[in-house]
Amino acid sequence: MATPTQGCPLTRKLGNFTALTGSDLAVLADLHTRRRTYPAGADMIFEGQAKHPVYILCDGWASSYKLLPDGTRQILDFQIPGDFIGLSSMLFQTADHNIEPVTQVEAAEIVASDLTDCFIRSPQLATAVLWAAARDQAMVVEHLINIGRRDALRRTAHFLLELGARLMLVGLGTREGYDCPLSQYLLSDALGLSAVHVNRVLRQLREEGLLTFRDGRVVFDDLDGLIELAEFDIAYLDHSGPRLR
Amino acid sequence: MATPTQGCPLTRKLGNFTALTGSDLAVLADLHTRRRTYPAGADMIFEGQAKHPVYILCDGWASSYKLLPDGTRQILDFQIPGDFIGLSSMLFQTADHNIEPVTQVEAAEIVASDLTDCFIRSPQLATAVLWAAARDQAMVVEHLINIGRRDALRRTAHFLLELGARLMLVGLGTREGYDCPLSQYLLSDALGLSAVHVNRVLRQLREEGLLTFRDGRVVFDDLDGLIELAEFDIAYLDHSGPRLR
DNA sequence: CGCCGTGTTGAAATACATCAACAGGAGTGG
DNA sequence: CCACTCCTGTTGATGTATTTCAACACGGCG
Repeated sequence: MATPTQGCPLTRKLGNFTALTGSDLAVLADLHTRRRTYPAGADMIFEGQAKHPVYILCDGWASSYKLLPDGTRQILDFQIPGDFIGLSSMLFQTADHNIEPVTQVEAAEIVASDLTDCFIRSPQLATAVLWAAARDQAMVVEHLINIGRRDALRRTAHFLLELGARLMLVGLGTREGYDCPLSQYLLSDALGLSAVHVNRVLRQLREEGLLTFRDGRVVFDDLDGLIELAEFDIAYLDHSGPRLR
Repeated sequence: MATPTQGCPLTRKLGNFTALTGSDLAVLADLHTRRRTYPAGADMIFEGQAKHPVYILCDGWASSYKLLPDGTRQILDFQIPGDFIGLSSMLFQTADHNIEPVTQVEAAEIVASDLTDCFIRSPQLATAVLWAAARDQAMVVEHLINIGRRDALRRTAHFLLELGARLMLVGLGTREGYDCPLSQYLLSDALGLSAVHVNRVLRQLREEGLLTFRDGRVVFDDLDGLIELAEFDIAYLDHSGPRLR
């Protein structure tokens, strides 16, 4: 049997946690049929939108964010290949935040009936989807802690470490570093800082020999030192994965 | 048919959004059989705990929080009567945060089999439970935005308004105010501020004639002014409730 | 009575934001 | 090809929000 999604980031991610059967792979492949490309900057889902689809992000980065009346925004999280998009707002009638591609994005659109189908064909994959939703929530919680209780230096280090850990799971990062298409402005909106201060913090991290973020690439100059500084604990990302069977 | 949970806050909360049938009420009543009392200060659920139960909070307040290695803590949210406790960590094998009663608490313990039972007997209530979980998540998101993008004054006002809106749904608050057992220390851990600064902010809110928090009671001196200051929008709390049928 | 938790206030220190200016590259239109 | 703008990154100077340290008041409770 062909395994056309073998190279797909979602398959790869789930493969880290569990052995996927041929049947699971087939269902996953079916979820990837409606593939489309979305340009950077144009919202894929916007706050208040009713009955939006769910996407599996295959290539590129996206951001989920909310706008405040005064024009500032808070980025809740970035989505990387292998992540679901719009999953958390499935239970509401309407989306409660916006999704905007950071780069050009390739994503598989999943309509509600596909998902129902998937759940019937493979309850194990249904569990995996719920696990992904729970993991997303755990990340939002960690961002809350990050912003609420860590200073700018630790906060930035923690965030970039988290992204690294997530990217490693889909083969897009190593202990050395990863390609990162985020501008300092995007980073500042995610970290609750000003862009200017993010710049200074990145300089400090660089000058202390911990991390270099330059020309679209994050390099871990001293991964252990960074982990210690940020008090980074991957437990909230891990949770030993979904119990598929 | 007797409706023994008529006075129960959860029933009251759901009743705001939908008409509950006698059968729904019976299932809800069954969920409330294993009632217990928990003292303030002793964790009901702790981070890393496996297979913990889910509770329905009937009386008193609780807090969900995470501790950082340096001893500081971030409170994610407070639970008030009618809220579920430990629902979000159901999908993980282990809890990803702690739950500690703020006051003495009366709660109904729900073991996994009860919940399965409930879902089978009333898929509508299952939907309501999932809706409650989604609503919890929306509140965490709002707290993230609150901490990330609002200054201390707006942040505090927003948080106290949110609590008021939630308490009104279960009959524990009015447009005038509500009883609030939180100390300024607890508030500071939820808002990501120092306790001293919370004290100053509360004074400022009082001196500007907006809100008075004193002797365990929050009084809205100028509700409209407060809502305007905090840019408070109850949409994320509302979402027109679970679509039960 | 002494102790502890909570609230309150002042003064000093610090982290971060804001304002302002400039540099470089990428696109765009002449 | 150049001039131009826009976006991003960078740095300095200054302002402000918030923290920290310290002290004291008050009530409950041993």
